[in-house]
Amino acid sequence: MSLTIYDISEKAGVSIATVSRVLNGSTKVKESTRKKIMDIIDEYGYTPNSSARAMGLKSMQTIGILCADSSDIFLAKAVYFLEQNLQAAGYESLLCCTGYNLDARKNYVNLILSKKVDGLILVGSNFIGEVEQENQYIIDSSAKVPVMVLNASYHHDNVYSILCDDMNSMYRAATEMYESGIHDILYLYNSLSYSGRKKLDGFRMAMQSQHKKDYEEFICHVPDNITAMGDVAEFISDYASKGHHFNGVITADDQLGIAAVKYAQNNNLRIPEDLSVIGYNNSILTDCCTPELTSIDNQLETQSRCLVKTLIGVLSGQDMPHKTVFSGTLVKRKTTAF
Amino acid sequence: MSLTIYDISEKAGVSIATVSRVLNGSTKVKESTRKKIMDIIDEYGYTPNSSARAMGLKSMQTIGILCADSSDIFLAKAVYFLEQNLQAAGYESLLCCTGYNLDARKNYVNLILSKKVDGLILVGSNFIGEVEQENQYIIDSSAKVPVMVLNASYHHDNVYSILCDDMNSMYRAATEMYESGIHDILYLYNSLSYSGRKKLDGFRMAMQSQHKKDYEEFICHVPDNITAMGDVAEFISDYASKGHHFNGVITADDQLGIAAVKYAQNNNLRIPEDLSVIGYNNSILTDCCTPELTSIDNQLETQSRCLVKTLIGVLSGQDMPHKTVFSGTLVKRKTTAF
DNA sequence: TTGTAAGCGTTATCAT
DNA sequence: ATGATAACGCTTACAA
Repeated sequence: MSLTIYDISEKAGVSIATVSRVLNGSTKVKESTRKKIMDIIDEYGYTPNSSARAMGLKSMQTIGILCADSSDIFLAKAVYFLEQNLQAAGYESLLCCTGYNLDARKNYVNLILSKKVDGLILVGSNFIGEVEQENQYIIDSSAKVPVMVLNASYHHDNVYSILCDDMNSMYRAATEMYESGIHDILYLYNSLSYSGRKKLDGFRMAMQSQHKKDYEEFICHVPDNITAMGDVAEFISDYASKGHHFNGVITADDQLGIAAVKYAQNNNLRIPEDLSVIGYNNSILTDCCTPELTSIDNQLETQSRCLVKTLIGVLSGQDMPHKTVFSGTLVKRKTTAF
Repeated sequence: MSLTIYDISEKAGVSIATVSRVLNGSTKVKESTRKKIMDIIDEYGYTPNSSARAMGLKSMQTIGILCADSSDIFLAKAVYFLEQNLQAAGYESLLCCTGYNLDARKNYVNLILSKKVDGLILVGSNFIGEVEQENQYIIDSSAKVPVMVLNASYHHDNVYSILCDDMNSMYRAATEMYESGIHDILYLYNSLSYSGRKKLDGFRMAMQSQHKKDYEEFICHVPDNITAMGDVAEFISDYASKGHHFNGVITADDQLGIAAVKYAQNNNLRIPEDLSVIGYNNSILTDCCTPELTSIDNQLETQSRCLVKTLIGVLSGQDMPHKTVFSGTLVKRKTTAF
């Protein structure tokens, strides 16, 4: 059995209260006794029992991280950055992959809240439903602990949102492509999560302000059951062969972007001469295809750092901004010429 | 403040002991009182405080997952599968990204052990050092909780290893490529972790049993500072221009494999006519390049499921195998013709 | 500056 | 079948 605070207090010839004080950095402890106790702690390798500690402090120093699928290339990155920052701030991370089913999430959230986490981080905009009722679980959670939303926005007391301005980022990218002379831009997406909707809005706005008339015909939804990039490429070929002509493609994520590159290769289109492509997320995938994919970077690392900083602030009782928005940037590679 | 077992017992007009019994599924409780208590629990939405619970049970029903970098495409997948299986078994996952520095890990391990996790999972073979002394922290940990090692093997009491036979998988892949008539095979690697060493051994063995004389000249280490795939491709070009000739490449991971594909494209080599390529891990990256990358699948999902099953067995006091080895399989795509 | 003792919310061992 | 009550290991007023 591992040592307790009683063992240490006994060896040091003091009471457990004094040991507790040095453990918690209380100033009201004589330097000599502090040193004596620390030496004993080091010598015997004592570490406090965190469950017991949690009961007293009413905190496990643990944050619950919820994400749909931590193996998703985008979410994995976010989880990593969050964990690193939380670690640095003295918090542990309880990871919970909920899947994409909104119903299942309520159970997961309850489960994780019962673990007495000090806060909840929802990673990815798929946690925010369009219908208000779908978001009730967020409201419920926020009654117990601060809820942080990464890459989406939800307005409520004790809920804090950190995100990238996807609409604006997409608007600028689409505008830049259009103004470079590419006027027939296909927009490909497969999810209408919070950020998915924002990106689409940004594309629409860009086309509208360019007075492009028939842009709605250039917005194409890739069915959920088509996931492999090769299959998406074929899907695009089909789409093109049905009379849709385009000389640019902008996609809601990098995987779709790579599919577009594959489409071009399959159909002997030169990139970027015949077809320009812009992806989204600026993930490692952008480097895998040839030519390398131009992509919009949504500043995930910056977002994550800010999120943790905000959370720590909230937990320590400070007033923190309820919504923090960063700007995305277009990272130009070889699939665009402008 | 949330409800306690006292609140429930009061509302139900029973003692807390009885409430605790229905909570823990004791059979010794009258059906009518069980129902009454359950109804009240549901009505008021009570969930037991897990810290308090942990003190009694001496278990947080939590497993610590340690990995170097959960955003690594391979490790992320493993973490995801592990979390899913642990969840299904009623355990939570405390994630901890340690980085690749062996020294820093000891601290992380102590930290996570103090959280009273019921077990430790080390994800990735980079946790096993070549020097015995580097692995002392594993021995220390195993004195407190069972330690599971994914994708590497370490023999010690209370340590359980689940892995893929990387040596044999590599041996068979290299043999198959050689026997298809490709005799000058470049082996590319950048890490000599436990599994990295095994893969290299497998390659060597294959070449030896084919009586290939100068195979050591075809083993090439990619320096750590060259990470971007385009840069690795250039590195390979340099290497080739220094008089090394090869018509096949086998790499220790998919990223290097993609770099090899890029090398071929940069040098107008046809794949697979002029150059065959095999990667390792069978990750999503295999699908990103054109042509799609043939790769060795190390059965990560199977490994993860087995690991959790073994861990749960150990925790429930069963005798479980200390080492479980799966076989990898070659997934043929477009970068090979055999 | 230090010690005493009352919580914190459970589980588990006794009795009844 | 149920109820008292002692752990569990820590924090934190309150006393000294």
